[in-house]
Amino acid sequence: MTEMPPGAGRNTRQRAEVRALLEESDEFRSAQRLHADLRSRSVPIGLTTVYRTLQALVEAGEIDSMRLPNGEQLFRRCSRTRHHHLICRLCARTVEVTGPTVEVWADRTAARHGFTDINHTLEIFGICAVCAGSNR
Amino acid sequence: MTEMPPGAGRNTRQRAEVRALLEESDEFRSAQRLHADLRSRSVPIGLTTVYRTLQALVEAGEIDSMRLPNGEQLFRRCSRTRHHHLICRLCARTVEVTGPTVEVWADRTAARHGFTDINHTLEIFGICAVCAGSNR
DNA sequence: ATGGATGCAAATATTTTGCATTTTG
DNA sequence: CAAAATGCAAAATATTTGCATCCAT
Repeated sequence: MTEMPPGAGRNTRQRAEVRALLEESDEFRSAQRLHADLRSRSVPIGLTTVYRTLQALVEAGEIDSMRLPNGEQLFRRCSRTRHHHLICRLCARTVEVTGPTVEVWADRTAARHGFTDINHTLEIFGICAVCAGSNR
Repeated sequence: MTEMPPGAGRNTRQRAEVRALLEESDEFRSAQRLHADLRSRSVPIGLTTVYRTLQALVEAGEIDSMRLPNGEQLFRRCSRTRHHHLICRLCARTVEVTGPTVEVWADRTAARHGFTDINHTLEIFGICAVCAGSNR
């Protein structure tokens, strides 16, 4: 029998396609971008469904999400490698960097305050070399 | 002579009021919230101006900004005390916590990638005790 | 068959922009 | 006085929801 991944509803073509696309990379991508990519491959799917699917996947803990300074929400399959982000304040270019072990501290701190279902984010904002250059 | 804070344009009543309000607390607040607070004190200012002022202050490096998981953009005066946030995913309640020294690592990492004018944010998202309780 | 899933269009929510008017330096 | 700032209304973005139809189970 074929097992269905738990916590993300029924098995539909669209949902499978979104999952498959997310599996192809561990980069953060926006809903709009994912939708465009699917459509460009002739996968029939509406933007609404992409949003609803991503939301379901986030709630099911299958994927992570974060936001750029400009407000765009990004999604990626859960990555077990602990990397954080270096984000350019001006052009929003992001660089993934591996960081120190903040996790242990984060978990303890959260627990101490009665918080559960923890998930943390460490972002470093700055101005990238390109933007700094074109500015002077 | 009265010195004007640098990098944030001309000295207007509105800009001064926004700055003053930000100085009153180091909590993260939304543009809408700041606007409402100013209006409730009979400060004449439009929402547009609040947005434009906050944007200018962020660019001038006078204030920090971040986003909640729901997409709301929040602002606070730059705090030199290294505290981070524990934020409830459901009710958005935030608890300030003092953390480990991530700063050194953050600065080095950024520099290594050519990023300048660094500023970092460490947020822990989770579900607070209250929300966890009302959920069961 | 039947309840969840889909997708279009319309609704929200938030932030940005055009432009005439006011204010600062 | 000239340039910059303000604020209203309208525009632009991103995401969500109503609802009729479709499809997985």
